[in-house]
Amino acid sequence: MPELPEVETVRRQLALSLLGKRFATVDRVDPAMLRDCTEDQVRAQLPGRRVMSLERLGKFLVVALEDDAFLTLHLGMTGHLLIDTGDVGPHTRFVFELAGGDGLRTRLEFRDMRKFGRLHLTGGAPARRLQGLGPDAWLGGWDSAYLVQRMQGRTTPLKAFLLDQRHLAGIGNIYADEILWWTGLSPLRASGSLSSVEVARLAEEIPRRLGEGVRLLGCSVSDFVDTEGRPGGFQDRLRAYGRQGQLCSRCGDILARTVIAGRGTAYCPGCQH
DNA sequence: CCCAAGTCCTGGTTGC
DNA sequence: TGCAACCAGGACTTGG
Repeated sequence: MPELPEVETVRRQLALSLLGKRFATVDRVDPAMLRDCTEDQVRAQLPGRRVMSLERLGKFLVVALEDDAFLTLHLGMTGHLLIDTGDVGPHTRFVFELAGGDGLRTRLEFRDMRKFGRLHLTGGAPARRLQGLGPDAWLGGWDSAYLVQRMQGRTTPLKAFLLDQRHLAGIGNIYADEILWWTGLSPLRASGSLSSVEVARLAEEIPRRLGEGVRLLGCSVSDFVDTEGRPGGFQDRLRAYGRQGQLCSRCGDILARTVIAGRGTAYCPGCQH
């Protein structure tokens, strides 16, 4: 699943391939995945525009284009952004061609089996969808006191709090389970019940685990690949996610599975409290 | 049939 | 009583 580290991996690679190039042709568009625009607008307004910058907020990619236009992309659950891959498959939703100053063409393909991905084209500002997001969970700009304030009085389970993009942007199901395992906190704990010491532990562990994911070029436990189709390395470091029934590498207890916020959740009942 | 899961949406509950 | 905030759960999507 593309969460913050996977999207950051893709962002860095896209920046190398696309910065300064101009959109030339729009070869394929899936209208069902568009937001804030129509297929006609994509076909009419994208060609000719140069890529000025590529940024990320949480799991969203924001491509700033010439003349105040913005592409906002979300990879959903199974989205892939691929550079210069030859063939068009059954799950190819968008295909663009860009041209560099040297006239060489670069092909950008957006594949997405499950169609949870989104592409917004807007003028003046990135997609309004970004408005409600909390600060980026990895880049910082928030601290332990911020988490304390957001958790204050909440009965929602800790895991659900971490998944809520309005508090922090970028954490998904895999990294939520990993962060909680490393902090020794139970995903079932009421968010408002944490002591200040426990929140401080959480505030430290969030960027640490996400940073490890970025360093290892993402997690390919399901089907994530980078812009050249290569898997990441974080899946070999998993301590909790998907490991229900296996032994906890810290205390030797058997990892349990439950459902929180509609998501499968693996944790250790022996050492996560 | 159930499971995977990110985001959107709805409807019910809680508390001021 | 009114209203907003909060929270749980379903819809969407397709393949294993």
